[in-house]
Amino acid sequence: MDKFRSELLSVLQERDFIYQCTDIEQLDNICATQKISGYIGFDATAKSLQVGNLSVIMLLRWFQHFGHKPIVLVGGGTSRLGDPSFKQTARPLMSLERIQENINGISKVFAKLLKFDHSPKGACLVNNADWLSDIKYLDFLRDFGCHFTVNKMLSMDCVKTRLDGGDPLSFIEFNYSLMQAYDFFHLNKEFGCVLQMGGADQWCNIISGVDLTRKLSRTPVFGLTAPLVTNASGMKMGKTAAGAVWLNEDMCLPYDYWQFWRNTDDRDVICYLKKFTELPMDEIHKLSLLEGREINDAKTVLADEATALIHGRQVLDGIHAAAGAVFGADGDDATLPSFKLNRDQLPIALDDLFVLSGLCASKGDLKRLVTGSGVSVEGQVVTDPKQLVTIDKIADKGLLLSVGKKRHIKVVVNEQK
RNA sequence: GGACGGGUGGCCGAGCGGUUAAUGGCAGCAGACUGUAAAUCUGCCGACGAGAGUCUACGGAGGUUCGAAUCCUCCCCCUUCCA
Repeated sequence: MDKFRSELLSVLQERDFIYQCTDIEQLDNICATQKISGYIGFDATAKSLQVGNLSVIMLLRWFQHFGHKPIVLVGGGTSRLGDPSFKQTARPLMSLERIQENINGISKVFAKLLKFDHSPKGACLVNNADWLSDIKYLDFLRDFGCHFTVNKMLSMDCVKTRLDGGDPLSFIEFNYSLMQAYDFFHLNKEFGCVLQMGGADQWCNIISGVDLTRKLSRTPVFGLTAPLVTNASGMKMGKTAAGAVWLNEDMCLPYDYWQFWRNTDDRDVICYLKKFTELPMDEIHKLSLLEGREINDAKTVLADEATALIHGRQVLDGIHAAAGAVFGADGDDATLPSFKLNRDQLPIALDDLFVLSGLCASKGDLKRLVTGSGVSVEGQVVTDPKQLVTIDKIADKGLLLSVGKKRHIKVVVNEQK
């Protein structure tokens, strides 16, 4: 399918958001002629979503942009089942409070990226705990269980890989797709939702939902998946040394968030510009012509746009200044992540300071880094980790601690103690 | 319920009584080179400690032994096969 009638699918195709669809032609026709409502489900397993979730969030954003109604489903119900994959110790199931806390954290990101209101295209956020919690097992089996055959479930890719040689598959996991299928049916009934979107890994769950809803509601409904975004080295994107790159500000500072995008592999820049920014395609095309070190300009654009989307454009000046101070010749490093030290903690040995600030895990860690010339203070390579830092060194300008070329923290003295 | 094979550091995976904090590989971190890129090369890579060193660790609990990831007993979990 190369030409779409609907603006939505045209844009999605242009930006490589389309991986699989249950019936792309009919979906295209419907999107071209009417406004529909569609949803994506998210787990409530952490207090924030991460960069890995961002591409499907952008999908919802485009969906709303073209006048359709996005529904965000958080899996408050399905998360209650916990992570069923068998680790050494069975992980305790998450408490209801914890899940609610996670949902609150997650909603903050959506509030920035989607418009929530009561207009026809206003987004809404639903929690599947609201309808899954009260399900009676017997009723569920009788009303819905008959629509699933084990034969079919066993033949699904995601199940099959687990059965032959992979990790064991618990009955809980095996039931996830039933729960998700029921979600779709429920949203179709309550909100007239006709489309479920998601990452490519959700395909089998999505088609279960499409099947079930078609059977029971006798209305055409669709499933659409976006390719999983990997980086050029084939890894899942969004993982760094520190773990996942979070979208919530309190879990990942805007400066670090910007740096994450700025450090994108050359080969991924254009792909990311398409997926994680809303820059017009002709501008992206211009950027794609850059070569050699000029690609860095494209990375800056990517970092700016991606950061502006969730942290606001006003943070960019400070970030640019800080990046200039650290990587370039000039700039003001006031926006760098900082660490406050009480006046009575001074003087302090460098190793203690690095550990306190969180740049190093331990003094041993710092010592090893120093041996490899990986530590510097105000740009000077450190050779003696026991050196004392006195108040006049920090003074009013602070002290810049660095590990490697990219991790920096500004130490300042906390005046009111 | 029975039989067989398994459970080793973030992951994969060797080791099968002492030189084992445990070979390799991946991932990660730092250095060199660069463009805050990739590739490549070098170093680091359980925790704590300035250091000598101390502690913790090969599914769990006991035991044998001067000494156990390695042998024995019981328990838990997983794969495959049989019921």
